[in-house]
Amino acid sequence: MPAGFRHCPDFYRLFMDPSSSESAAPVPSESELLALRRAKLEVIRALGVDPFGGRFDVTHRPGELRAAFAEGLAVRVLGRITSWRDMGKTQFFDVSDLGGRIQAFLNAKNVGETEWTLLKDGIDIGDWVGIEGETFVTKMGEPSVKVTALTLLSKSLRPLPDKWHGVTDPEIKSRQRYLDLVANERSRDTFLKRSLMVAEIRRYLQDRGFLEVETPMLQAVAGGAAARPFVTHHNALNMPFYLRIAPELYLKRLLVGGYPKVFELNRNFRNEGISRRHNPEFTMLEAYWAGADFRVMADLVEDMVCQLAEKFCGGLRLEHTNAAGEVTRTINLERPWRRAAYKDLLREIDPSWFDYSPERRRERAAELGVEISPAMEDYEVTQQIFEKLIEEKTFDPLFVTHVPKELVPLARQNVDDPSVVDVYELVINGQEISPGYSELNDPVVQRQRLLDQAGEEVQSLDEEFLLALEHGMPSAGGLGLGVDRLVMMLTGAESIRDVILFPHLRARDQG
RNA sequence: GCGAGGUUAGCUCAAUGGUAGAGCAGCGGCCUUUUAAGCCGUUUGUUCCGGGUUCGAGCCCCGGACCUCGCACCA
Repeated sequence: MPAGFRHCPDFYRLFMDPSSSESAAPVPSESELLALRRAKLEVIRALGVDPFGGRFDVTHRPGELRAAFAEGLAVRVLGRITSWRDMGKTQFFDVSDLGGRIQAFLNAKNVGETEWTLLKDGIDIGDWVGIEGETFVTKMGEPSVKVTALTLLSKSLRPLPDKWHGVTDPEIKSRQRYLDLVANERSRDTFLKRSLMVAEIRRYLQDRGFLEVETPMLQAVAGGAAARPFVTHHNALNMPFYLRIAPELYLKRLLVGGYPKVFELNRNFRNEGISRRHNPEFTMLEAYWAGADFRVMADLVEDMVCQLAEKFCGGLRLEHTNAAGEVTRTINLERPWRRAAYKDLLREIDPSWFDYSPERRRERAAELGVEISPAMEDYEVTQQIFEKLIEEKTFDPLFVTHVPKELVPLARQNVDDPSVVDVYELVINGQEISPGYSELNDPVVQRQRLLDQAGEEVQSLDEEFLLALEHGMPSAGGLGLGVDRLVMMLTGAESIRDVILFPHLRARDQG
């Protein structure tokens, strides 16, 4: 029976009642659009076609075929229908996946009546199909597939976003990332690059003898950073666990165990506010290298980031653009990257900064337009100036060295100037992207520093870690690299949400 | 947690306190090489939720939810 939808207008009424549908996803029965798509399911079934088809072997992906196009090929291509041009007896539609699109040309004379009816009355933009046919070029010069067989692989029961404007609502972009990926070329590009960059970081380190390891995410003591942890509970052991805030203390145990070069590239969790630069879970690289120091680690990160930029950004001069395609920022990664001491950077703001009294520094901060809360210590006033007037305004790479020890209590002190520590803090794109250390390996000093840091909360001391250190950790360089922020810098994303597939949002009210 | 702005059709967005609209998508029609296809016709609403003021509220007031931006938190 030729059961085109237009021939049976009562059909959809049978399927207006949502009460039989699954309860997980609420189906707004009031929407005629959704009802029509559901009704088409029965049109399709009446044709003897499975609306959620099975296996379909392919010869090409849509974008591959378009890139390496030749006429006269017999091809089978799988993709989602993303646009449609109806010319009557001739139908044009684009078949796309994340990597690209190819145009399909379907003429009534080339297919059977069932497939023609299927296309005209059963299929919508958004459906997944497999097409089979021969390649050719249209009069307009468009590489195309002349379809001789059409297989429906999945009926889409909801319409796709606007074909021209795409998805712009940031909440939908994040919460329903699949729609963002379908609609927005830039998001597809960003997440493809992220995946390739992460793979490249692994390859880069493995090529240089670093071994990737996995250490606990559930920790009895959350150490290695100063941040509030998430708390959970182990039922069988009846004890609290913390989601790790850093892998550092476990990676250092591995140095004690004799691994000369290790890294971990995975998630950390910090129970803090969400912002343009912060997600509660974020991806961090930590690498440790026995015998190295912070300078060696600085060279390593500089070389690695430049390789990533050359590979994925077409060079070392990056241009960030907004939605309108206007250049909003340029970043020059050409080597060597600037290295400067913390105090020298502050003297560039005010040559006499360190000659002032603490009171005068507060006044001066106000004059410079930097807000200082009364509770701040003197060194925090200086740090506030650094963050607002140096870090946030530095876009080209800058290694900040000789950092005051108050700011980084767990690093090795400088031999010549004990008031500073042997670290770098790499600032690019107005953010700290990577810290690097000459790691502290004196167990006695380490215990005292941890005790000072812990203050009242002595139970937060990681005794297992200190025990390991007493067995001897080789001197080592270590680095951290915020992968999300790195990807932001390399792709020009303005928010961390634009480089994390599923960033955290407040739970939607399901009532 | 604090401050500012926002929430209208499936999507992108309009609407001096006076009949809730456009484009796209959808639906019907025409067209056998189109591509933001075109042309003709046409449908679609809990204006975020709950109160209030008013003859009358998408618009004004109060409360709430959520989103965005900023601040705070953040080795």
